[in-house]
Amino acid sequence: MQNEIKLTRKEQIITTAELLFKEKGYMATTMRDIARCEGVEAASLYSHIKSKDEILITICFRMAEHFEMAMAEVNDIYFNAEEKLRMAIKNHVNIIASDLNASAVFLKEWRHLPEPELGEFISRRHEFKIILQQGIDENVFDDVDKKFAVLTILSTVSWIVEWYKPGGVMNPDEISEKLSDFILTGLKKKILN
Amino acid sequence: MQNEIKLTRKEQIITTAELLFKEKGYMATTMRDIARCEGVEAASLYSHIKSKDEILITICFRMAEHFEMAMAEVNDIYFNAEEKLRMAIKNHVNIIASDLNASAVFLKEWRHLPEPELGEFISRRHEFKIILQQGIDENVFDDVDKKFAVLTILSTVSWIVEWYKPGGVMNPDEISEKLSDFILTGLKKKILN
DNA sequence: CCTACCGATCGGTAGG
DNA sequence: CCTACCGATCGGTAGG
Repeated sequence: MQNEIKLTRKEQIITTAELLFKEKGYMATTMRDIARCEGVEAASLYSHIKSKDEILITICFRMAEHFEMAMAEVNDIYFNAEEKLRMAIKNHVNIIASDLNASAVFLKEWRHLPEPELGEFISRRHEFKIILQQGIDENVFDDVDKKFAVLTILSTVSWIVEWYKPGGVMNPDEISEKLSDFILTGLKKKILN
Repeated sequence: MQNEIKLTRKEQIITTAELLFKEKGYMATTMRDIARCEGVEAASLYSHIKSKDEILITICFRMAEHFEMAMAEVNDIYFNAEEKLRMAIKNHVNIIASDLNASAVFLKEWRHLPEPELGEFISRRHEFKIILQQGIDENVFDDVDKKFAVLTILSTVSWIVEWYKPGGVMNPDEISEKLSDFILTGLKKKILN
């Protein structure tokens, strides 16, 4: 079995869709837009994919798995709350930075998933937040502070897709470090007082 | 001239559109959806508004003015960097908390503005970020830190529209205070080291 | 992968 | 504010 250098046609279509869904949004992107980028007629796409929905489902659930696996790793390996928090942030930032288009679609277009996938997506997302929150739970931080810290982390990390450019002023590690410092310094201050 | 208790029909339509645009997105909301909520036929909407575009333009530019006015106030009245930062955060949070639907549309649906309004919106948004950054500029904070702080503030404040519920665990003032503390403690730590 | 095409639905108009 | 309607475009299928 030889190494595939080129993506399959289906993967090419998905990659193109990731770019267009990010740029214009899912609803504003037509199958004809995708076809034009691929250099074929819209009807030809349907030999490789079942529907427009299917593309969105594939993108969103793939990314969900990446984030869930990273979270599982954090909870398996690292022990104290600070290390867990730092590692969770770092993993999140790295996933997003290494696949900006798919991440943007995952973060911003999931609500256009059809049922029953939408329901499944929302409940997995909820489960994920609970795991993240429990992950840093050692009765070390105040409850409300911790909740707020988690929300701040998720918001900042998600926002990265809006401004991060590879080769910019900050690389992913620097972003992770700065964010960790902000959050952890903020949390610790309360303890020391 | 008596006080208007009821909104004009046009304002009712815009208010309904804010809710639907937030809930489903601009592209996924049809004029027939809006009409159904208003209890009229789609065609009837056009006696009060010119087009679907016009509704989005109204929502986005109204909110832009609110944010710009709040920012102008901060730069006119408050003097040191810390006070400015705290006030900017507080004003942002208050504007969003007091008009969640319109804020969500402003933050997430602006890219569907038609030209030339889209171009104007983007350049005003850019100008706004520069003002915010210069507002807290006193050569007190490190440049990269400050830039990151501004991005973190904007991201957290914007994210509020995703989870804030009136009457929840945190009220707007508590949110502003916690966020200010996080950011300022993070910035100060660097200075003291 | 293409040509040809379809039913549904969109934003919007005419005319009252 | 309604009925009636339109041109455009959508996601998708048939058949090769």
